[in-house]
Amino acid sequence: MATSSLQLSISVPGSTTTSPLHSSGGACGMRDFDINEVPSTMDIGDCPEEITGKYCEEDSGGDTGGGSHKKLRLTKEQTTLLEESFGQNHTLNLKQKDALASQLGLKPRQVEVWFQNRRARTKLKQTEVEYEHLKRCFGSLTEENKRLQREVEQLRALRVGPQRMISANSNEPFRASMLTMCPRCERVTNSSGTDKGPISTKSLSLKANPDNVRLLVRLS
DNA sequence: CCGGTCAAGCCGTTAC
DNA sequence: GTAACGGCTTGACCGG
Repeated sequence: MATSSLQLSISVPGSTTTSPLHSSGGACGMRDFDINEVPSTMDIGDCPEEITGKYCEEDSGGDTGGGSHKKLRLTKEQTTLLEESFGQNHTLNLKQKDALASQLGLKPRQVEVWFQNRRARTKLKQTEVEYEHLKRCFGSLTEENKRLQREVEQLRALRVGPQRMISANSNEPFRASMLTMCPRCERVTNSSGTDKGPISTKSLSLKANPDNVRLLVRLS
């Protein structure tokens, strides 16, 4: 990127390593030296732009059009204060906004924009978390669905082949333990009496030969 | 105010 | 070591 060299060509008077903002190993937590992090004492008053002066260094490149101003980077202190305020309340009324702006040496509009962005990005993160959660749920439900589909296929195969006793009520197979063979007619019946519906015609027509009964016991 | 977007700046990686 | 590059963060703006 052609702009990277510009970052290093700007010198900020007074921004030495003794800055309290850079107490953590020379870098302020997540970034190295930030050209915008000039001492806060010169933020207001010294800056012709009325704002903090985090980008009010002389534009060495000259003003080549309307949009050539340097991007503002809030100091760590400013961000901390904004975060604290955001933690207490995600929205600000006019009074709070003005108070916070003057406390930070920012325009109220900048505080407003910061809160808007903060809200939007908080929501975005929450949405991402929610999306990941739903994705995991979808995955496990898909697996469960596949498993159940396989089970259905197996059960269908068993019905087509050696026929099983199917409850007309629930369309579920009877447990073998609930089934007994009538010694007189040699038909399998539902012995529990809990199933209110009749055994389906297809099931009733099943001749209870010993092989079928053994199969039912194994399947249950 | 929100959602979308742009653009400056920062950071990690890679090729030389 | 460093330039180039891509990805990410974040301040700002615009339209609805």
